[in-house]
Amino acid sequence: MANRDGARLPGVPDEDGPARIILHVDMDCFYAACERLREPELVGKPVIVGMGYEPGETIGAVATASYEARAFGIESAQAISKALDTLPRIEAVADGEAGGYYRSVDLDFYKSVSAEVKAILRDCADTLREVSIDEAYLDVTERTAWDKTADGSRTLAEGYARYIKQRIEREVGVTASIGVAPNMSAAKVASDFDKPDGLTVVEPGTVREFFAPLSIEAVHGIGPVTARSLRDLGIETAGDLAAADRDDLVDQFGERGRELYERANGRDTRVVEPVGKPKSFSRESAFPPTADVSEHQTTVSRLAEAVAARADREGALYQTIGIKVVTPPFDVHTRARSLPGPVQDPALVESVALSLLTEFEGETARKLGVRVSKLSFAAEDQASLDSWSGATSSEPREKSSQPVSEQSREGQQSLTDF
DNA sequence: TCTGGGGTCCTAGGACCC
DNA sequence: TCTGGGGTCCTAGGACCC
Repeated sequence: MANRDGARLPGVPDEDGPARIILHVDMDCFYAACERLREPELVGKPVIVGMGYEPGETIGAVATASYEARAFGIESAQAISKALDTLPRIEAVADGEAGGYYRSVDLDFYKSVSAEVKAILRDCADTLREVSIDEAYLDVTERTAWDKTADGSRTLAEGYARYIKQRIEREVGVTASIGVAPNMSAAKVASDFDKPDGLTVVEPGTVREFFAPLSIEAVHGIGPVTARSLRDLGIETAGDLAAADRDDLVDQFGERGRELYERANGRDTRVVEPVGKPKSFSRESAFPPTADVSEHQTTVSRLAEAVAARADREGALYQTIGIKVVTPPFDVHTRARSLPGPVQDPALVESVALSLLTEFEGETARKLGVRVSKLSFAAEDQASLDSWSGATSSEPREKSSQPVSEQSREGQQSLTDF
Protein backbone atom coordinates (compact mmCIF):
# COMPACT_ATOMS: atom_id res chain seq x y z
CA MET A 1 0.00 0.00 0.00
CA ALA A 2 2.61 2.48 1.08
CA ASN A 3 4.65 2.14 -2.06
CA ARG A 4 1.70 2.20 -4.43
CA ASP A 5 1.64 5.87 -5.27
CA GLY A 6 5.10 7.14 -5.91
CA ALA A 7 6.15 10.59 -4.77
CA ARG A 8 8.52 8.93 -2.36
CA LEU A 9 11.53 9.33 -4.62
CA PRO A 10 11.75 13.06 -5.20
CA GLY A 11 14.55 12.77 -7.71
CA VAL A 12 12.84 10.25 -9.95
CA PRO A 13 9.49 11.67 -10.98
CA ASP A 14 8.84 9.12 -13.71
CA GLU A 15 9.04 6.07 -11.55
CA ASP A 16 6.49 5.00 -9.04
CA GLY A 17 7.01 1.52 -7.81
CA PRO A 18 7.53 -1.49 -10.02
CA ALA A 19 6.60 -0.51 -13.56
CA ARG A 20 3.40 -1.96 -14.90
CA ILE A 21 3.08 -3.11 -18.49
CA ILE A 22 0.02 -1.67 -20.18
CA LEU A 23 -1.05 -2.29 -23.76
CA HIS A 24 -3.49 -0.23 -25.74
CA VAL A 25 -4.85 -2.13 -28.72
CA ASP A 26 -6.54 -0.13 -31.43
CA MET A 27 -7.97 -1.84 -34.50
CA ASP A 28 -7.11 -0.16 -37.80
CA CYS A 29 -10.07 1.30 -39.73
CA PHE A 30 -12.12 -1.33 -38.04
CA TYR A 31 -15.44 -1.05 -39.90
CA ALA A 32 -13.70 -0.97 -43.27
CA ALA A 33 -11.52 -3.92 -42.24
CA CYS A 34 -14.66 -5.88 -41.35
CA GLU A 35 -16.21 -5.13 -44.72
CA ARG A 36 -13.09 -6.44 -46.36
CA LEU A 37 -13.32 -9.65 -44.40
CA ARG A 38 -16.55 -10.55 -46.09
CA GLU A 39 -15.76 -8.79 -49.37
CA PRO A 40 -12.09 -9.42 -50.08
CA GLU A 41 -12.38 -7.61 -53.42
CA LEU A 42 -12.38 -4.41 -51.36
CA VAL A 43 -8.82 -4.93 -50.21
CA GLY A 44 -6.65 -2.12 -51.52
CA LYS A 45 -9.67 -0.07 -52.60
CA PRO A 46 -11.04 3.13 -51.09
CA VAL A 47 -13.76 1.95 -48.69
CA ILE A 48 -16.11 4.33 -46.90
CA VAL A 49 -18.45 3.03 -44.21
CA GLY A 50 -21.20 5.34 -43.09
CA MET A 51 -24.88 6.06 -43.05
CA GLY A 52 -27.00 8.14 -45.32
CA TYR A 53 -24.98 7.90 -48.53
CA GLU A 54 -27.91 6.61 -50.53
CA PRO A 55 -29.17 9.01 -53.22
CA GLY A 56 -31.67 11.43 -51.77
CA GLU A 57 -30.38 11.10 -48.23
CA THR A 58 -28.96 14.26 -46.81
CA ILE A 59 -28.18 13.36 -43.23
CA GLY A 60 -25.24 11.16 -42.43
CA ALA A 61 -21.56 11.00 -41.73
CA VAL A 62 -18.52 8.88 -42.45
CA ALA A 63 -17.93 6.34 -39.71
CA THR A 64 -14.71 4.91 -41.12
CA ALA A 65 -12.68 5.53 -44.23
CA SER A 66 -9.92 3.19 -45.38
CA TYR A 67 -6.48 4.69 -45.91
CA GLU A 68 -7.04 4.55 -49.65
CA ALA A 69 -10.11 6.74 -49.19
CA ARG A 70 -8.28 9.07 -46.81
CA ALA A 71 -5.76 9.69 -49.55
CA PHE A 72 -8.56 11.48 -51.38
CA GLY A 73 -9.23 13.66 -48.36
CA ILE A 74 -12.07 11.72 -46.84
CA GLU A 75 -12.12 11.74 -43.05
CA SER A 76 -14.06 10.21 -40.23
CA ALA A 77 -17.10 12.21 -39.11
CA GLN A 78 -17.20 14.12 -42.36
CA ALA A 79 -20.64 14.72 -43.83
CA ILE A 80 -21.40 11.97 -46.27
CA SER A 81 -22.49 14.50 -48.87
CA LYS A 82 -19.06 16.01 -48.77
CA ALA A 83 -17.43 12.61 -49.07
CA LEU A 84 -19.53 11.90 -52.13
CA ASP A 85 -18.42 15.18 -53.69
CA THR A 86 -14.80 14.28 -53.09
CA LEU A 87 -15.05 10.70 -54.17
CA PRO A 88 -18.20 9.59 -55.99
CA ARG A 89 -19.56 6.09 -55.64
CA ILE A 90 -17.73 3.64 -57.85
CA GLU A 91 -21.03 2.75 -59.52
CA ALA A 92 -21.44 6.35 -60.61
CA VAL A 93 -18.12 6.99 -62.33
CA ALA A 94 -16.88 6.14 -65.77
CA ASP A 95 -14.50 3.27 -66.25
CA GLY A 96 -11.02 4.08 -65.11
CA GLU A 97 -12.04 7.02 -62.95
CA ALA A 98 -11.60 7.09 -59.21
CA GLY A 99 -14.59 6.02 -57.17
CA GLY A 100 -15.29 4.91 -53.63
CA TYR A 101 -16.88 1.76 -52.31
CA TYR A 102 -19.61 2.93 -49.94
CA ARG A 103 -21.05 0.49 -47.43
CA SER A 104 -23.68 0.96 -44.75
CA VAL A 105 -22.75 0.44 -41.12
CA ASP A 106 -23.55 -3.12 -40.05
CA LEU A 107 -22.89 -3.00 -36.35
CA ASP A 108 -24.02 -6.54 -35.63
CA PHE A 109 -21.43 -7.95 -37.97
CA TYR A 110 -18.68 -5.70 -36.62
CA LYS A 111 -19.58 -6.77 -33.10
CA SER A 112 -19.17 -10.41 -34.02
CA VAL A 113 -15.71 -9.71 -35.41
CA SER A 114 -14.89 -7.61 -32.37
CA ALA A 115 -15.88 -10.48 -30.09
CA GLU A 116 -13.29 -12.70 -31.76
CA VAL A 117 -10.60 -10.11 -31.21
CA LYS A 118 -11.62 -9.53 -27.62
CA ALA A 119 -11.48 -13.24 -26.92
CA ILE A 120 -7.83 -13.24 -27.94
CA LEU A 121 -7.12 -10.16 -25.85
CA ARG A 122 -8.84 -11.67 -22.84
CA ASP A 123 -6.73 -14.74 -23.26
CA CYS A 124 -3.57 -12.63 -23.28
CA ALA A 125 -4.24 -10.22 -20.40
CA ASP A 126 -4.29 -10.18 -16.63
CA THR A 127 -7.04 -7.58 -16.90
CA LEU A 128 -8.88 -6.29 -19.93
CA ARG A 129 -10.74 -3.03 -20.32
CA GLU A 130 -12.85 -2.89 -23.45
CA VAL A 131 -13.19 0.76 -24.31
CA SER A 132 -15.20 0.44 -27.49
CA ILE A 133 -15.89 -1.96 -30.30
CA ASP A 134 -12.37 -1.53 -31.66
CA GLU A 135 -10.24 -0.54 -28.69
CA ALA A 136 -9.03 -2.05 -25.43
CA TYR A 137 -6.47 -1.70 -22.66
CA LEU A 138 -4.64 -4.72 -21.32
CA ASP A 139 -2.63 -5.02 -18.16
CA VAL A 140 -0.05 -7.69 -18.96
CA THR A 141 2.35 -7.04 -16.09
CA GLU A 142 2.19 -10.66 -14.95
CA ARG A 143 2.49 -12.10 -18.45
CA THR A 144 5.74 -10.54 -19.60
CA ALA A 145 8.47 -8.14 -18.44
CA TRP A 146 10.35 -4.96 -19.25
CA ASP A 147 13.60 -6.93 -19.37
CA LYS A 148 15.56 -7.01 -22.60
CA THR A 149 15.68 -10.02 -24.84
CA ALA A 150 18.89 -12.05 -24.95
CA ASP A 151 20.40 -10.01 -27.75
CA GLY A 152 19.54 -6.83 -25.88
CA SER A 153 17.75 -5.20 -28.78
CA ARG A 154 14.17 -5.23 -27.55
CA THR A 155 12.06 -5.76 -24.48
CA LEU A 156 10.16 -8.92 -23.73
CA ALA A 157 7.05 -6.74 -23.56
CA GLU A 158 7.51 -5.74 -27.18
CA GLY A 159 7.78 -9.38 -28.21
CA TYR A 160 4.60 -10.15 -26.31
CA ALA A 161 2.74 -7.32 -28.02
CA ARG A 162 3.98 -8.54 -31.39
CA TYR A 163 2.67 -11.98 -30.58
CA ILE A 164 -0.76 -10.51 -29.83
CA LYS A 165 -0.75 -8.55 -33.08
CA GLN A 166 0.08 -11.64 -35.02
CA ARG A 167 -2.60 -13.70 -33.36
CA ILE A 168 -5.24 -11.08 -34.21
CA GLU A 169 -4.16 -10.95 -37.81
CA ARG A 170 -3.84 -14.69 -38.23
CA GLU A 171 -6.95 -15.76 -36.34
CA VAL A 172 -9.33 -12.95 -37.23
CA GLY A 173 -7.86 -11.39 -40.35
CA VAL A 174 -7.74 -7.75 -39.31
CA THR A 175 -4.80 -5.62 -38.17
CA ALA A 176 -4.28 -3.70 -34.96
CA SER A 177 -1.93 -1.01 -33.75
CA ILE A 178 -0.55 -1.48 -30.28
CA GLY A 179 1.04 0.86 -27.79
CA VAL A 180 3.10 -0.55 -24.93
CA ALA A 181 3.88 1.65 -21.95
CA PRO A 182 4.02 1.74 -18.16
CA ASN A 183 0.66 3.53 -17.92
CA MET A 184 -2.65 3.85 -19.73
CA SER A 185 -2.37 7.33 -21.16
CA ALA A 186 1.07 6.69 -22.64
CA ALA A 187 -0.07 3.37 -24.08
CA LYS A 188 -3.03 5.11 -25.67
CA VAL A 189 -0.90 7.74 -27.33
CA ALA A 190 1.66 5.13 -28.36
CA SER A 191 -0.92 3.03 -30.19
CA ASP A 192 -1.80 6.08 -32.23
CA PHE A 193 1.81 6.92 -32.96
CA ASP A 194 2.37 4.55 -35.86
CA LYS A 195 -0.93 3.57 -37.43
CA PRO A 196 -1.86 1.37 -39.18
CA ASP A 197 -0.38 -1.96 -38.16
CA GLY A 198 1.97 -0.20 -35.75
CA LEU A 199 3.77 -1.20 -32.61
CA THR A 200 5.23 1.51 -30.41
CA VAL A 201 6.98 0.79 -27.15
CA VAL A 202 7.56 3.43 -24.49
CA GLU A 203 9.82 2.07 -21.82
CA PRO A 204 9.54 3.07 -18.18
CA GLY A 205 11.32 6.31 -17.48
CA THR A 206 10.95 7.55 -21.03
CA VAL A 207 7.29 8.58 -21.08
CA ARG A 208 7.94 12.27 -20.66
CA GLU A 209 10.54 12.15 -23.39
CA PHE A 210 8.12 10.32 -25.67
CA PHE A 211 5.40 12.90 -25.12
CA ALA A 212 7.59 15.98 -25.35
CA PRO A 213 7.67 16.60 -29.12
CA LEU A 214 4.02 15.69 -29.70
CA SER A 215 1.44 18.38 -30.30
CA ILE A 216 -0.97 18.87 -27.43
CA GLU A 217 -3.88 17.37 -29.37
CA ALA A 218 -2.09 14.04 -29.28
CA VAL A 219 -2.70 13.90 -25.52
CA HIS A 220 -5.84 11.93 -24.76
CA GLY A 221 -8.35 14.30 -23.19
CA ILE A 222 -7.27 17.43 -25.04
CA GLY A 223 -9.83 18.37 -27.66
CA PRO A 224 -10.17 21.42 -29.87
CA VAL A 225 -11.42 23.70 -27.09
CA THR A 226 -8.69 22.93 -24.59
CA ALA A 227 -6.05 22.92 -27.32
CA ARG A 228 -7.01 26.44 -28.28
CA SER A 229 -6.88 27.70 -24.70
CA LEU A 230 -3.52 26.04 -24.18
CA ARG A 231 -2.17 27.64 -27.35
CA ASP A 232 -3.30 31.00 -26.06
CA LEU A 233 -1.03 30.33 -23.10
CA GLY A 234 1.83 29.54 -25.44
CA ILE A 235 1.61 25.81 -24.83
CA GLU A 236 2.00 24.04 -28.16
CA THR A 237 3.54 20.67 -27.40
CA ALA A 238 3.12 18.06 -24.72
CA GLY A 239 6.61 19.05 -23.65
CA ASP A 240 5.43 22.62 -23.09
CA LEU A 241 2.54 21.24 -21.09
CA ALA A 242 4.83 19.11 -18.94
CA ALA A 243 7.00 22.15 -18.24
CA ALA A 244 4.11 24.53 -17.54
CA ASP A 245 3.22 25.77 -14.08
CA ARG A 246 0.92 23.23 -12.55
CA ASP A 247 -0.97 25.67 -10.39
CA ASP A 248 -1.66 27.92 -13.37
CA LEU A 249 -3.14 24.95 -15.18
CA VAL A 250 -5.30 24.10 -12.19
CA ASP A 251 -6.52 27.69 -12.02
CA GLN A 252 -7.46 27.64 -15.69
CA PHE A 253 -8.77 24.13 -16.18
CA GLY A 254 -9.58 22.79 -12.74
CA GLU A 255 -8.86 19.21 -11.88
CA ARG A 256 -8.57 18.33 -15.53
CA GLY A 257 -5.66 20.71 -15.83
CA ARG A 258 -3.84 18.87 -13.09
CA GLU A 259 -4.54 15.56 -14.75
CA LEU A 260 -3.28 16.66 -18.14
CA TYR A 261 -0.16 18.05 -16.54
CA GLU A 262 0.50 14.78 -14.74
CA ARG A 263 -0.03 12.74 -17.89
CA ALA A 264 2.33 14.89 -19.92
CA ASN A 265 4.87 14.25 -17.21
CA GLY A 266 4.47 10.52 -17.56
CA ARG A 267 2.35 9.99 -14.48
CA ASP A 268 -0.97 8.20 -14.64
CA THR A 269 -1.99 5.98 -11.76
CA ARG A 270 -5.24 4.73 -13.24
CA VAL A 271 -5.62 1.00 -13.03
CA VAL A 272 -6.83 -1.16 -15.90
CA GLU A 273 -10.19 -2.53 -14.85
CA PRO A 274 -13.13 -3.93 -16.74
CA VAL A 275 -15.82 -1.41 -17.63
CA GLY A 276 -18.78 -1.45 -15.31
CA LYS A 277 -22.45 -1.30 -16.10
CA PRO A 278 -23.65 1.45 -18.43
CA LYS A 279 -24.77 4.75 -16.89
CA SER A 280 -27.31 5.71 -19.52
CA PHE A 281 -29.00 4.69 -22.73
CA SER A 282 -29.99 7.12 -25.43
CA ARG A 283 -31.24 7.35 -28.95
CA GLU A 284 -31.16 10.39 -31.15
CA SER A 285 -32.02 11.29 -34.66
CA ALA A 286 -31.17 14.17 -36.96
CA PHE A 287 -33.40 15.49 -39.70
CA PRO A 288 -33.82 18.53 -41.93
CA PRO A 289 -34.63 21.38 -39.55
CA THR A 290 -38.33 21.78 -38.89
CA ALA A 291 -40.59 23.50 -36.37
CA ASP A 292 -43.46 21.11 -36.94
CA VAL A 293 -44.67 20.10 -33.50
CA SER A 294 -46.32 16.88 -34.51
CA GLU A 295 -43.21 15.77 -36.37
CA HIS A 296 -41.21 16.45 -33.23
CA GLN A 297 -43.68 14.45 -31.18
CA THR A 298 -43.65 11.54 -33.58
CA THR A 299 -39.87 11.45 -33.49
CA VAL A 300 -39.69 11.68 -29.72
CA SER A 301 -42.26 8.89 -29.36
CA ARG A 302 -40.28 6.65 -31.66
CA LEU A 303 -37.01 7.37 -29.84
CA ALA A 304 -38.66 6.86 -26.45
CA GLU A 305 -39.92 3.48 -27.53
CA ALA A 306 -36.50 2.47 -28.81
CA VAL A 307 -34.73 3.59 -25.64
CA ALA A 308 -37.22 1.82 -23.41
CA ALA A 309 -36.86 -1.35 -25.46
CA ARG A 310 -33.12 -1.16 -25.12
CA ALA A 311 -33.27 -0.75 -21.36
CA ASP A 312 -35.69 -3.63 -21.26
CA ARG A 313 -33.34 -5.88 -23.22
CA GLU A 314 -30.47 -4.96 -20.94
CA GLY A 315 -32.49 -5.55 -17.81
CA ALA A 316 -32.07 -1.96 -16.69
CA LEU A 317 -34.38 0.20 -14.63
CA TYR A 318 -34.14 3.95 -14.93
CA GLN A 319 -34.97 6.78 -12.61
CA THR A 320 -34.32 9.76 -14.86
CA ILE A 321 -35.85 10.42 -18.25
CA GLY A 322 -34.55 13.19 -20.46
CA ILE A 323 -34.65 14.69 -23.89
CA LYS A 324 -32.20 16.56 -26.05
CA VAL A 325 -33.20 19.21 -28.53
CA VAL A 326 -30.66 20.57 -30.98
CA THR A 327 -31.64 23.84 -32.61
CA PRO A 328 -29.79 25.51 -35.48
CA PRO A 329 -27.02 26.27 -35.84
CA PHE A 330 -26.02 23.68 -33.31
CA ASP A 331 -27.34 24.62 -29.90
CA VAL A 332 -27.82 21.69 -27.62
CA HIS A 333 -30.53 21.82 -24.98
CA THR A 334 -31.28 19.10 -22.51
CA ARG A 335 -34.14 18.62 -20.10
CA ALA A 336 -34.58 15.84 -17.61
CA ARG A 337 -36.96 14.75 -14.94
CA SER A 338 -36.27 12.31 -12.17
CA LEU A 339 -38.77 9.89 -10.74
CA PRO A 340 -39.07 8.97 -7.09
CA GLY A 341 -37.81 5.47 -7.81
CA PRO A 342 -36.46 3.25 -10.58
CA VAL A 343 -38.95 1.99 -13.14
CA GLN A 344 -39.14 0.05 -16.34
CA ASP A 345 -42.12 1.57 -18.06
CA PRO A 346 -42.09 2.39 -21.79
CA ALA A 347 -45.31 4.39 -21.63
CA LEU A 348 -43.84 6.57 -18.92
CA VAL A 349 -40.68 7.19 -20.91
CA GLU A 350 -42.82 8.41 -23.76
CA SER A 351 -45.12 10.59 -21.69
CA VAL A 352 -42.31 12.22 -19.71
CA ALA A 353 -40.30 12.82 -22.89
CA LEU A 354 -43.29 14.37 -24.62
CA SER A 355 -44.06 16.55 -21.65
CA LEU A 356 -40.46 17.81 -21.52
CA LEU A 357 -40.75 18.54 -25.22
CA THR A 358 -43.63 20.98 -24.74
CA GLU A 359 -41.15 23.61 -23.56
CA PHE A 360 -39.72 23.71 -27.08
CA GLU A 361 -42.98 24.13 -28.91
CA GLY A 362 -42.51 26.48 -31.81
CA GLU A 363 -38.76 26.06 -31.90
CA THR A 364 -36.99 24.77 -34.96
CA ALA A 365 -35.06 21.59 -34.28
CA ARG A 366 -32.53 19.70 -36.34
CA LYS A 367 -32.05 16.82 -33.98
CA LEU A 368 -33.96 15.20 -31.12
CA GLY A 369 -32.91 12.65 -28.55
CA VAL A 370 -34.33 10.66 -25.66
CA ARG A 371 -32.31 9.30 -22.80
CA VAL A 372 -32.79 7.26 -19.67
CA SER A 373 -30.26 7.43 -16.88
CA LYS A 374 -29.71 6.78 -13.21
CA LEU A 375 -29.83 3.14 -14.14
CA SER A 376 -30.05 0.21 -11.81
CA PHE A 377 -29.69 -3.42 -12.63
CA ALA A 378 -31.40 -5.02 -9.67
CA ALA A 379 -31.45 -8.52 -11.05
CA GLU A 380 -34.60 -10.19 -9.81
CA ASP A 381 -36.73 -8.58 -7.19
CA GLN A 382 -38.13 -5.75 -9.24
CA ALA A 383 -40.28 -7.92 -11.41
CA SER A 384 -42.77 -7.19 -8.67
CA LEU A 385 -42.15 -3.48 -8.95
CA ASP A 386 -42.84 -3.78 -12.62
CA SER A 387 -46.25 -5.29 -12.26
CA TRP A 388 -47.08 -2.69 -9.65
CA SER A 389 -46.49 0.23 -11.89
CA GLY A 390 -49.09 -0.95 -14.34
CA ALA A 391 -46.95 -1.73 -17.35
CA THR A 392 -47.06 -5.38 -16.61
CA SER A 393 -44.66 -6.87 -19.08
CA SER A 394 -43.28 -6.98 -22.55
CA GLU A 395 -46.17 -5.48 -24.49
CA PRO A 396 -46.19 -1.71 -24.54
CA ARG A 397 -49.81 -2.05 -25.71
CA GLU A 398 -51.48 1.15 -26.55
CA LYS A 399 -50.03 4.52 -25.78
CA SER A 400 -50.94 5.16 -22.22
CA SER A 401 -51.75 2.67 -19.60
CA GLN A 402 -52.34 5.62 -17.35
CA PRO A 403 -55.64 7.28 -16.73
CA VAL A 404 -56.51 9.74 -19.44
CA SER A 405 -55.51 12.83 -17.67
CA GLU A 406 -54.19 15.80 -19.51
CA GLN A 407 -51.05 14.96 -21.34
CA SER A 408 -48.57 17.27 -19.72
CA ARG A 409 -49.65 16.14 -16.29
CA GLU A 410 -49.47 12.50 -17.07
CA GLY A 411 -45.84 12.28 -16.03
CA GLN A 412 -46.52 14.08 -12.79
CA GLN A 413 -49.39 11.79 -12.08
CA SER A 414 -47.53 8.53 -12.08
CA LEU A 415 -44.64 10.33 -10.52
CA THR A 416 -46.46 11.19 -7.37
CA ASP A 417 -48.43 8.03 -6.86
CA PHE A 418 -45.45 5.81 -7.46
C1' DT B 1 -14.76 20.36 -40.03
C1' DC B 2 -22.04 24.08 -41.49
C1' DT B 3 -21.53 18.82 -37.95
C1' DG B 4 -24.42 11.41 -37.23
C1' DG B 5 -25.07 8.54 -33.08
C1' DG B 6 -23.93 6.72 -28.54
C1' DG B 7 -21.57 7.30 -24.64
C1' DT B 8 -18.53 9.34 -20.24
C1' DC B 9 -17.12 12.68 -16.87
C1' DC B 10 -16.97 17.33 -14.81
C1' DT B 11 -18.81 21.71 -13.19
C1' DA B 12 -21.85 25.24 -11.47
C1' DG B 13 -25.89 26.80 -9.34
C1' DG B 14 -30.06 25.94 -6.73
C1' DA B 15 -32.84 23.37 -3.39
C1' DC B 16 -32.83 21.32 0.77
C1' DC B 17 -31.06 19.43 5.10
C1' DC B 18 -28.66 19.59 9.56
C1' DT C 1 -34.26 40.34 8.86
C1' DC C 2 -27.78 40.96 6.75
C1' DT C 3 -27.03 35.24 7.11
C1' DG C 4 -21.81 30.40 9.25
C1' DG C 5 -20.48 25.77 7.40
C1' DG C 6 -20.95 21.20 5.50
C1' DG C 7 -23.21 17.84 2.77
C1' DT C 8 -26.27 15.74 -0.88
C1' DC C 9 -29.15 15.61 -4.82
C1' DC C 10 -30.83 17.49 -9.06
C1' DT C 11 -30.60 19.89 -13.53
C1' DA C 12 -28.28 21.93 -17.48
C1' DG C 13 -24.45 22.66 -20.06
C1' DG C 14 -19.84 21.64 -21.79
C1' DA C 15 -15.87 19.00 -23.33
C1' DC C 16 -14.31 14.92 -24.91
C1' DC C 17 -14.07 10.19 -26.90
C1' DC C 18 -14.98 6.49 -30.48
